[in-house]
Amino acid sequence: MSTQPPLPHPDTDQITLPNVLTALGDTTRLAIIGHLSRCEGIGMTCGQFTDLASKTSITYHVSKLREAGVVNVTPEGTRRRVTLRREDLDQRFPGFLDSIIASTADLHIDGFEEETNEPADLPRRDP
Amino acid sequence: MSTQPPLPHPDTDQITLPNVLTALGDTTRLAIIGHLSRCEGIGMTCGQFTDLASKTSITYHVSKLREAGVVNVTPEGTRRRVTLRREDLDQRFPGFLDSIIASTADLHIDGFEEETNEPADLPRRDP
DNA sequence: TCCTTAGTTCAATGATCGTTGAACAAATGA
DNA sequence: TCATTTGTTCAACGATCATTGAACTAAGGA
Repeated sequence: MSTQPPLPHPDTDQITLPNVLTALGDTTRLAIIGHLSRCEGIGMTCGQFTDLASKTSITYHVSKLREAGVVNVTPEGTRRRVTLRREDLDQRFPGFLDSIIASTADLHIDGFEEETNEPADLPRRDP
Repeated sequence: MSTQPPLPHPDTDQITLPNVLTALGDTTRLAIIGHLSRCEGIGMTCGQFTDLASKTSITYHVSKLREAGVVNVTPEGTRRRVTLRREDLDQRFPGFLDSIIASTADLHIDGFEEETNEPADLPRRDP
């Protein structure tokens, strides 16, 4: 069950508004956030975003989101668990994430059909 | 007092979240919004942003903001009155603008010193 | 009329973006 | 052990970005 080396994430106070806005100013990444907002606390794997773009593209976009401090990425086995950095974002930019998510709800990204809301077949977090 | 040809602005319902986020994902443009938020209803001229960047750059950035639907730009004589599209943004993305402005308040942009809060020497709007 | 103010246009530049496919690595499972 | 699953790295590509300076336009004021 080896814990893998963590990926680099900015500290909470390193998260800047321009970086976050730039990270979210992309349809694919906004769609990722939309997906994630429906799985808060659980997270999703990169593989679950492949309806949005190619594997390589997803790696790229998830990195952008991680580097901007929007998501947390944790290696688990061969997968990466991606979660929203909800608390950090709320602390830094109160109300911001909620307003984004609300406005994202109806955003239709082509290629993504509102489908099975299965919480993923990732092992549930041991809390 | 010739009214000049208006510049192209997106309709309210043409304003999209990715476009707005992209427009705001830049330090200079975020600073412009910060300035504007302290003059809501009055607006500012491009010339009042020249502490942030060169004249040419300002033209470029203000265009970006206008095309994304973030600001309104109205020719008045030789100047351009730039105002936040507050109502449109609030309608499309409730809470969003306020959260941005709140988080922008403390953003220090180098070159901009918190200075004279003079409402500009632009003629006051005739309401 | 001529000058000044305010802002735009243009071409050029280097930088960053988002995508692709091929090759790779690492953990898992049979 | 060997194959599969999951995701990363890399080089390459065209596209867009943000900035510059020089030349320009349009409106006002002396």
